[in-house]
Amino acid sequence: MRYSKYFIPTLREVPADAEVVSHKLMARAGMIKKLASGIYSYLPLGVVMIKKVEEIVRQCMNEAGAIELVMPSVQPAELWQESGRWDFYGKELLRIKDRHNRDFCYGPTHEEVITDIIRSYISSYKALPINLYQIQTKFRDEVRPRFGLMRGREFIMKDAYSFDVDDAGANESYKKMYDAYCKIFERCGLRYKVVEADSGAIGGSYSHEFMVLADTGEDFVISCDSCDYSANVEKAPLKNEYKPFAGEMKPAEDIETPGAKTVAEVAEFLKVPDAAIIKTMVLNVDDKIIAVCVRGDHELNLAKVKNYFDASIVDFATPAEIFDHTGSPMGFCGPCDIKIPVYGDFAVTEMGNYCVGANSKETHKINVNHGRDFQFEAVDDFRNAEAGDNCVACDGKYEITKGIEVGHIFKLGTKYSSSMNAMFLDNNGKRNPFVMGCYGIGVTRVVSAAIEQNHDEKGIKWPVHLAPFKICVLPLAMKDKDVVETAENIYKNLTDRGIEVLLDDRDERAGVKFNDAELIGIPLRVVVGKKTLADGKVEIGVRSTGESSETAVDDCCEEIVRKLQELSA
RNA sequence: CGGGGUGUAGCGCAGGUUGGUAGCGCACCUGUCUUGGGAACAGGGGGUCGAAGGUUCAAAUCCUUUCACCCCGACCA
Repeated sequence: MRYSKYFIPTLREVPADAEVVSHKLMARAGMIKKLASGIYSYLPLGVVMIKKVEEIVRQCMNEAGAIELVMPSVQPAELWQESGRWDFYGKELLRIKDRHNRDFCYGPTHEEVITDIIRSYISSYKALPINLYQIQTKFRDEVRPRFGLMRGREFIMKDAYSFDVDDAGANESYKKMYDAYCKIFERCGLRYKVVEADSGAIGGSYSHEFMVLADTGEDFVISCDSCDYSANVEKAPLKNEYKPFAGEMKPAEDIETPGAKTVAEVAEFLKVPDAAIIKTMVLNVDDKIIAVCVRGDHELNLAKVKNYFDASIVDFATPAEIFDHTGSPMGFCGPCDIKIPVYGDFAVTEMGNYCVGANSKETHKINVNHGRDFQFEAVDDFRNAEAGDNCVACDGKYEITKGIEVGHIFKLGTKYSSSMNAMFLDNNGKRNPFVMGCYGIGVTRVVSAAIEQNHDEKGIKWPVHLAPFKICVLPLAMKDKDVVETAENIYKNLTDRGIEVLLDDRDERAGVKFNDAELIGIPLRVVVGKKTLADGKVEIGVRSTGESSETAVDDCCEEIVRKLQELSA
């Protein structure tokens, strides 16, 4: 490709709204342009990047026996009503109406559509298993889009769906995808980690997330320091290793705490550590109001609560609901003398003589003890794991790191096939629902993640397999015939070998060409300048290491190919 | 949705408090010169000051409303 005939509008300055490196660099490298919050145009270089990732994804998916198709981005409401998700999938689902006032949505995911396709055509166990995938633009009306392509509202995703005759088959399909995903992310040159995850809104029995480790990640990954257990904080279970409180119970008393509402304020006021306080959270669990108590310095985990109650929707109760059910203003709730059931996190069992809200304004109770002053309905694992907590799998301790979720695989079971009546006949002639799995990769997010992991102050450093161009040829003096001719020859030679080369044939100064090449992140650079050319040499530079060396013009193409192979290995 | 902030040339920003000629850097166009790390000089083009309404002789500036975008808390590839 000739730079002068291409379109890479690089920016010298960072757009004011870019926050993270990948977003800044993508904007500066002329890959994307924002149209609206969370909605971006992919400029030519951005498209090439997306295609690079897609190419790797396709190859590995096909190898794993999955078959590509494409489903519509706009879907009728009926299908979603059938699966029951029209009402459950909240505001993220972009609902639209057509001219006949019929309800549609812009697809955030495609379980309904694929299930509809499969049930229409497959009615025998003989056609199973089957795994279909697509690479499609999706839309999720995120509450807060941010970080460029990392969390866009419109984004490109590869989603695959497997259908099996039974659980064992589904497990096998799942394993295949697991392995394919590892291959994909390895080939993308990413440092990643596979973690156990909560299955969230998609539903299903178990799932894994593929996390790219990076400081800008929005997810917290728990991993053990001595075994290889790791999980999302949402999921990471904790052991019940707390012994009941055995100390002497002091008499409880109410104490005025003017102005102190949060745990930190109360702790400061009473001069006790956060861990000597119990915070009581009032929750709405499928329209039932309950209270959950966790230690003051711990964080409540709503996903765990949701799973414990096998609920569809769990949310914090509104101030009005709190007042109606406890008589308490928000911030002063406590477990004593309230009508709703009170649950506790494991960690509270060993606490005694602690402080809780007194269910009235500006008042807390101290020296409270469960068993005497109130009863827990049940005690279970309701909090987020933290660094230093004990591993569930061994004697090690948890560590916590940040990650970007680039892939997520779910074993769905029969959730969708049952609700949508997608059945096949088994070898006994009996009707069974398909056992399903679904598997997503955020293609556009992979591009972001790759940049987060591979950059320096000058710009992007693409891993070779992702690089939009493997080599750039920079003639430094466009008015010098020898320089231009030599560069053209090298360009032609390499292009003829099927290598993606960018020839910077713009009449720009050396500095401009160097800076753009480094910003765009091309792995190898060939510099053709007057001085070195006088000695019959050109300079070959490696972006990732910053090394460079001079080579005779006649040998340079061989040398470049050799270096390229070295980088690809 | 709650809290905070920003909208002025393609990009980055000043100006606003004290109303009175719309400014700077980069980019762009023309020319001279230069050419291994974002050159220099000279000349030039480009603006409904986010939008609507109001106050005023006069509004980028003051008032009201509204929209968009960004950041901090509940979602997900």
